[in-house]
This record gives sequence, C-alpha cells and structure tokens, in this order.
Amino acid sequence: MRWLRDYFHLCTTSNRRFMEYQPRSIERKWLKWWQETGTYRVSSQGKKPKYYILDMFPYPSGAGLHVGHPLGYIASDIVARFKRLQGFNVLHPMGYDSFGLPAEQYAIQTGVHPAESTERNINRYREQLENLALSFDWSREVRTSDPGYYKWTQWIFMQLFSHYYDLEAQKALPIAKLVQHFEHYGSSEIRAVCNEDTPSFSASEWKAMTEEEQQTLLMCYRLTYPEESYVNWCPGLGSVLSNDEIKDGVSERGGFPVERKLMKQWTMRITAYADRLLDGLDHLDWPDSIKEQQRNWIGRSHGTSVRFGVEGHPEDYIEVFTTRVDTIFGVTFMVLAPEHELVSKITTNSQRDEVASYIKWAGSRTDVERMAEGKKVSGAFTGAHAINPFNGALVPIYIADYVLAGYGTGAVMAVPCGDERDWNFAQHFKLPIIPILDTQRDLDKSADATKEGRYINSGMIDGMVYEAAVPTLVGWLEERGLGAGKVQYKLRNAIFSRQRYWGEPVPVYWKNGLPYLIEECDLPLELPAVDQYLPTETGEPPLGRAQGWRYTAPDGQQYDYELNTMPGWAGSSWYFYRYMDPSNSSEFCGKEALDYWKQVDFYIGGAEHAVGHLLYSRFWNHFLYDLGKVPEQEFAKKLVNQGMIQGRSNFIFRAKERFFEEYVWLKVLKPFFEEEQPINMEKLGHEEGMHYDFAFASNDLVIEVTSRRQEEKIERVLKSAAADGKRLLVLTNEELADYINDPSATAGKIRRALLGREPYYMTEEEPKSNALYVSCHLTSKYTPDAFSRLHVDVNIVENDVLDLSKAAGLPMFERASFKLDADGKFHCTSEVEKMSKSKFNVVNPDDVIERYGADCYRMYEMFIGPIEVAKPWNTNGISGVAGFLRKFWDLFFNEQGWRVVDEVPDKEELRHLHYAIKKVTEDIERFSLNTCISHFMIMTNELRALKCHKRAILEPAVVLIAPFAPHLAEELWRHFGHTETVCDAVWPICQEEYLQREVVVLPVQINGKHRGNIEVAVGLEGAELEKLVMEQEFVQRNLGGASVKKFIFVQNRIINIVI
RNA sequence: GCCCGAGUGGUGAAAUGGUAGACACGAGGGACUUAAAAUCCCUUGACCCUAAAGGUUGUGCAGGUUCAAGUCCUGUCUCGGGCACCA
Repeated sequence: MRWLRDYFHLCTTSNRRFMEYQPRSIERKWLKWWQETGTYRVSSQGKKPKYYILDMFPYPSGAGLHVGHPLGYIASDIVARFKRLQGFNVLHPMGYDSFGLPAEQYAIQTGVHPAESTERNINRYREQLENLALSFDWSREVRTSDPGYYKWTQWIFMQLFSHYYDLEAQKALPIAKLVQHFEHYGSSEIRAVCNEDTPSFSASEWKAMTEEEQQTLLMCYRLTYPEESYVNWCPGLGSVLSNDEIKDGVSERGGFPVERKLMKQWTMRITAYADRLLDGLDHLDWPDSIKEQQRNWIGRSHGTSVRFGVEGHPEDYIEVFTTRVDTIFGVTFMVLAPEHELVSKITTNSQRDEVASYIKWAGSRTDVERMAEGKKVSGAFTGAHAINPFNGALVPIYIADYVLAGYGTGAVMAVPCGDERDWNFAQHFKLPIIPILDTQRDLDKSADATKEGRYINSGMIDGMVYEAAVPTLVGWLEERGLGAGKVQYKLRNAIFSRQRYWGEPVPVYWKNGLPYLIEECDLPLELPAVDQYLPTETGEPPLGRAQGWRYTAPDGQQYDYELNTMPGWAGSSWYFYRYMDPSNSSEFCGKEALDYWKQVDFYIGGAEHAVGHLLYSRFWNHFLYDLGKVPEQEFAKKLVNQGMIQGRSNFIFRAKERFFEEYVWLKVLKPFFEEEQPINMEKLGHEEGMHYDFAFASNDLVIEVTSRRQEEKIERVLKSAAADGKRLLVLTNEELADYINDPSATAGKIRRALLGREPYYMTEEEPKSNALYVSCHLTSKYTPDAFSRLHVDVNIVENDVLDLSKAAGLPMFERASFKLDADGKFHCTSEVEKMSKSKFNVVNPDDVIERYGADCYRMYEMFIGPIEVAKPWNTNGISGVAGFLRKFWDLFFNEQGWRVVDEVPDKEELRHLHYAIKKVTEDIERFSLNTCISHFMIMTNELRALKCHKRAILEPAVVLIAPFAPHLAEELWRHFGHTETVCDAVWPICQEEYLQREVVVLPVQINGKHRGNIEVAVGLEGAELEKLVMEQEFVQRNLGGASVKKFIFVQNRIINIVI
C-alpha cells in the first residue's frame, strides 16, 4: 500500500510544473517558515564573535519603496548572511526615522495625526522589506517617534545640558564640577569651551550672584544652551533650518526661500568637539569623499590673531584673524562686517549717513540675492583709521558684506597685493596696493598670493623667506600681547530647535526666563495633543496650542514647557545603540549589550548624509564616550555609500499635425506623382492670405490636412476655397492614422478627388483612431517638430519595445494607432533620469518580484554594477539572471525530479567549485557583489557543460549562493535532507590543492605585444622553459632572426621576450 | 574659483602593473516548431586580409616611467558630486 501511495505521489508531483523552478511558490513557503520559526532572531549572548552590520534607517515616506531603495539593504543582507555562515553572531537590524516634515505637512493638510499616517507608511515599508527576504531581526525594530525611544533622545539632551567641555581634560565634564570650581576660584584657571563674550569673575563675585545670574552665566558653558542668534528662517516651512538643510539658498525640502532672522534657539556646542571630529577621521575606514566633506565642513585653519589699534579710540582695538600674518606690512585698509560691534562707535559724523544706509542695504539682502550678484564690490568708509601694530601705519577702516560676521572676529586686515577680494575692493575704492614680496608680478592686473621669494617693504622681515617670517612676527606679537597663533574653524554650533510639532519635545521648562531640565523620572516628555499642526496666532510653535500642557516642578509650581521640538537629526544620532538593547526601559542601552556589540562594524547608506547625520552622530558619540556610556570613540568602523539607482525613462512620439502633412507629401503625393503622369504641383498654395497644405497648379483641387476636431478651421478653409474657385479635399489626421500602414488608400482618395467634380471631399466614416504614435526609428524621416515626445510608463516597455497589448489597456492609448517598424515592433527611445512618478520611470520592486521572484531581484540588483556607483535601473537585463537561476536549479532537478547523485567528483568539477568558493569569498569581503554573481554564472555554466549533478559539488554550491538567493538555497538545502535552516550551514572553505592544474596556458609576448600562447607544465621554468618557448613556430616567425636581449617570465602569468 | 570622484564595445560592466572587454543585456545568424513563445547553438570593439591563417588598431586627449600601463607619474579636456566671499 505504502509503495502504491509513494508511486502515486511521484506521478502527481513529478510532472513538469512541479519540477520547474517556480520562484514564487518556493519563496512564499520559506518566507513564512522563517517568520514562524524566528530564523533571524539575534541574541546578545554567546561565545560567537559579533558582527554588527547596519543600514541607514529610512524615513517612511508615503510613496513606499522603489527599486532604488533596497540596493543597500540587499547588499548588507548578503554580507550579514555571509558572516553568519562564517560563524559570526550577526546583528542586522532595521527601523524607522519616523519623525519628519512630510508627515507633519500631511497632517496640516488633512488633520490626520502624524503618528497615524506614519504607522500606515511603516506597515507598507515592512511589507515590502519582508518580501525581499532581508534577514532583519524585526523584534529589534526601533522608531524615533516612539516615546519609549525618544525618552532616551531627551535623556541625552539632558546630559548635554548638564555638561561642559573641559579643555584641560579634553572631554565633557559635569557642570557641577564647573560650579565647584567657580565657588573656589572664580573663572580663573578654568580652561573650558564657552561663548566668545563670557565674562571673567572671581569666586566672591560668583557667590554674590543671584541664582538667575549664575544660571545665565552657566549657559555660556553648557553643551546645549538657548541662544539669541541669527538663524535661517524659512517662512514657507514655518521653521528654522540648519545650514545643511539649505541648498542654493532655498530649503532643501520644498525649495522655499530662506531669510536671516534673530531668534532664540537651542544650540549644540558641536564646536567643542571640532578637533576630535576632525582628527578622528584619520582612523576611520570611510570613503575619502565623505571624510573630505567633513574636513571642509569643520574647516580648521591655522593662523594668527592680531590686534589693530583704532586712532582716537585708545581703549578699543580691532582683532583680526589671518592665515597670512607675513603679509601684514601689505595692509592698506581694514574691513569690518556690517554687523561688527565697533562700527557704530568708530564711524565719524561725516560718514554716519553713508554707513547707516550701507548697513540697511546689506541687511535687506537675502542670501539668494547675494549669491546672484557674485563678487560685485560694495562697501562704505567709516571715516576711522586703524593702527598697524608693526609700523604704526594708519589705514582706513571700511565696512563691507564680503566680510562675514559669523566667521573669525568679523574683521579682516586687507592685503590687496595678495588677496583677490581685497585687491578688487582696493581697485573699486582706489586704495593703495603695496607689494611685499620680490616675486610678486602684475599687481596692476590681479593679486598674487605667492609665498615664494623674499619680503620687501616689510620692516623687520625684509629679506626673509616665508618660513622665517611667520615665527618672527608671531613671536613679536606674543611678547607684546598684541596677538597669538590661533586655530579657527568654519564649523558653527548647531541650531537644535525646530518650530514644528512632529519631533521630540525638548525636556525643559522655563522659570523666570531661564530654562531648567525636567526631572529624569518625568521622562519621556510626550508630545501633547493639539487641535491643529500650525503655529499659534501669536507665532509660537504648534506645541503652544496644547491645552493645559504645563510642568509641575519639584517646587510645586507650574511652569511653561519649551515649545520648540528637536530637529530631525536628534533621533538618528544614536539609534545604532538602541538596536543592541531595544526594549530597555532603564537605560538607552544596557552595559552588557554595549560591551558585546561595541560599535557598528559596517555601515551602509547614502552619501547625502555626509555632513549631516554622519557628523552629528559622531559628535554625540564622542560625547557619550566622554561620559563612559559607550565603549568606542567612533560609532561606525567602516562606511560604504551605495550609489543611487536612477530611472531609465522611455519616450514615445505622438504625431502632430505637421507629421500628417509631411506624411501625405512623402508617402502619398511624391510617389503617386512619380508613378503617374507628372503633374505640375505647388506644395503650398497661397491665395487671399490662406495657406492650403497642397494645391495643384494644373488642377483646381486643394488639399487640407487637419484634425477633424478642428471644425472651425475646416469651415474657414472651405469658405476660402469656394472664394478662390478651388475644390477642397480634407484629409483628417484621424483617417490618415487609421490607414497609416496603407498609403495607397490615401492615394486612392486623392486620385478620385483629382479626377472628380465634387467641390468638397471629406470622409464621412467615423475614424477608429484619435491619436497616432510613431515608432522611433521612423521619426528621423520627419522634422523634429512633427512629434511630441512623451514619457511612457516603463512598465509596459520591454527592451525599448512597447508592449502593445498592455498599452491598449491604458486610457492614454484608448483608440490610438501605432505606426510600427519594419520588424513589426514599436520602438521607444530612452534616457537616464531621476526616478520619479512624473517621469513614469518608477519601477516597483513588488512587481519585479511577482514576475521574477525575490531571489532573482536581489541578484539582479547586485549584478547591475558596483554598489558605490550610481547606475540606471533597466529591467531588460534581468532575464540573464533569471536564466542563470533556472540553469542552477536544473543542476538539481530534471523532469524526473531530484537528480543529485552521490558520485565522487572529479578534479575538474572540484576545481570549478573551489575556484568559485575562492572568488565569491574574496569578492564579498571586498564588497564586490556584482562579480560574485558572474562567478556563480561561470560555475553553473561549467558544471552544466560537465553534466555534473554530484552532491559533493552541489551541496557546498548551495551554501555559497545562500546569501544571495536565500529562498532557492533553503529549498535545495532541504532536499539534501537537512532539517535546519541553510542560514546556519557552514561556509565552504577553498582548498588550494583543487585549484592546481598540471598544465597552464601562458601568453607569450614579444616586446610587449601578444603573439601567441603556449601550454606548459606547471612549475616549468628557467632554461628548460626558455628553450621550449623559443622552439615555438610563432615565436621564431615573429622574432625574425633578432637576438633575444631579455627573457621575462612571471610565474603562472606571462612570458615576455625583449629583442 | 577651490576640493573630491569618474571617463573602457550599441548597453550594464570586468580586469593584485602581466592575453583589455570576463559575466550579462542587446543585435545578427542558425536549430527546434504548421507558426509564435520558450529553449538550445554560433557570431558580435573597430579596421584590413584569408582557403585556412594572420595582421593593424583600440580603455577621453598629449606626454612620461616600465620588459610590460585601463591600472603608476605629469599636463590637459569633458562629465558628475561637494564647498564657496571662510580672511
């Protein structure tokens, strides 16, 4: 009975349908199994070495994923699975950066709470991501908008508030320590990072201060503090933006204009970490471009600060920063920023009006205007003069907006002979230009910034070279307290407030105009409900709308909360730690988990975060490291940027009226008259201001080509023709389109009209077409403006050929007719563009997966090219990968079913397997995943040619392919009888001895030119080899009797004979 | 303007200083088929030439180093990205 049942089973299941590679049924099965058995659960315990591979988490946008998004996820998943097979305990998590503007904008428009729309988007993302078989441990998912998560974002903010940066210790220390110091020593002998204008005070002065005065002073030291400053205010978004959120003077998101506005904002004292953030880059395995961008952003420059006296104001001085103190004898004027504090004080009465109007003008200009004007010179003379400390020379003081208030001291010493901007300014205001180096040339034409040569007109450094001059000058300044060597940064402290709803509330309340932290036990400070997501009538942020949202402080009093929320980068600056211990409610991450996972080993994400997320995360990480809360200075050891996947748009050409006119001429009239008796014909008739498309000189017929929808035009032509005494033939675009592949039908109509007597011909037949599309190869015969070029949905195009049956279903092509190519196909043109809905080039991964399977999709994304490079998505090539997967499958199955046998493999089979093991292992390690796929293809083609179906070869091959095509591998793995998942198999190891061959084919070059190949035994070398090579016919022939100068032999590589 | 990065067939691309174009797509030809699809086989950088063979040339351009250069060096052009009155 059993036998009978098995036989029956075999009969029903061994039909073709079952033995063919059916990706979707396999994939659904294993996806479910993996979910149900928790295959991707990760535990933080165990003796295995750890490996933490992380993708930058996405903002869950409403549009869902397109084929470009998963590129990095697939790549990281392959590495994660590979490392797991190699015996690592791999952490490969995913979550959502779920606070953000789009959800809030949507809320403003629809009233839907951002939490609700965000939840919906996340669910969609989750579904799409799961389809890709990414081995994420979903039990560790984090969301930055989850109160259980942002509790710890707020906690980190509180730590920053209660710490200052100590320059002695080179780390953050508790503010209490600073207070202690003040109580004993005042501000003397403290070396801490603080605001520029922080006053000095003694211990007794400190003690005499009120609570408010003390707190105000401490704000100058805290690592996050509220500050009145000029910010980038974006009225369009109703919020402040940071510098990296602005591109080309408008907001990166939305493209709204941005203006300067003085506002009180929370600020992060990132500049305290400038040096460490810069120096830390040297030890990171990150792309050079990212490191370089961060270096530029931090912008450290070494120079000198110099004090210039002001004539008539002995108590004041102007401090400048310069990187070229050696040029100080070339100073012929000074320039202050219009906002400089001394401007009003030193301006003379006669110049007061001019200066005031310049300041007003400069302040009114937006960044966009400034940028548009470029380097146009503007400025105003203050009437005052500065005193050069070295030679006492008096130089005029100007203000100009090319000097930035925010950088350095907001003042520059102008050296027109060496600085282009100063030179331009000097030319414009007719100021003197003094040469200071004997090598400077053509100073009447432009500045010369050289450091070469010896100084002239330069007092104490006359005759010296650059290297000697700088220390001389700096020494002289330092001795007299007039200046010192100084390091200057471009990096600004980061504005941390946003006037938005959908962000983390700042855990602060205000008392007597001063901010205080709420109690830690009151965390998280949750977002309150509001009636609308807009600013209040009084201009306060949306949180100002929350009814009765006040803090009850320990003193029992109620106070107002801070109404700003945190910026988008707050939650993303530490999320990598939360994955290690996602549900910990007493710490942001437990110590045990931190000690085990330590830091991210491999981080993958887009290059657009180069100076935003990646710099802020490093900043917070350095801070947490100072507090002893995290084990490593840097959060991510290695970083790779995946390139964008661009869209590949397809275009079709729709015929315009011009086309039909040209068509009638080219395809109908011209051949018609060539065949028949030649008739004198004017292409265009012209009578009484009326153009006919075609008018015959020897006949009273005129032809008009137009759309039948243009009834008015037809009417007009008809009238005109009647007045001219012409008979009229109207050919409509629509009927021409109907008969587009049969010009003789139209020719017949013309012939009948020519011979006929009727005054007016127009078809009565209802046309089938309302538009005509022309295959792109045919368009070259017509003028370009005979067509409109339109985007066509790439999903109905394959290999640039329009699928007419799919097109017929679209409203766009209802009643359209198509002029096909000679091959009977309709061809489109293509172009690479950004992937976007409006360009109809968005390819949804779900569709690709449904058709080819997730394994095929994963492999194809990797196969297109290197991860780091931007490249266009083109579904065409996927058939190559699909074919490969089927061939691979066919090594295991034929029509009869499972065909794997237990025979002993031969040398050649082993060599192909082990070569693939070697190449794939190496290539995954150097993150070259596209070439891995090639190696799989080569191996499969070879094994197929060898008709190899041996278990000893195919079983390791399944493990090898498992990171790339996990479903397929799981299915095949189980057929071998395994009950455990292929994810926990053992990665095969390449055994070099199988790679050895007995003979090797060596290319032979003569003078570097390839002349032929020679097959020699491995290991043959020296005189014996040389003799064998020289005996070759092709060698002798190409030598032409010349004597050999040198015989070069590179083992297993090449032979080169030099003559 | 400054700083990065990249230029290789019709296309995506490959190549520790060692036969340039692996692996694919597309295209062309053939087999199977009543036909189509699917599948399989052959050809495929350009040019010259042949019966077979063979040869010339070729990695943006111009030089250089080397027995040997897509790869290293110098200069130059083009494209992409970043920064931009940063003193």
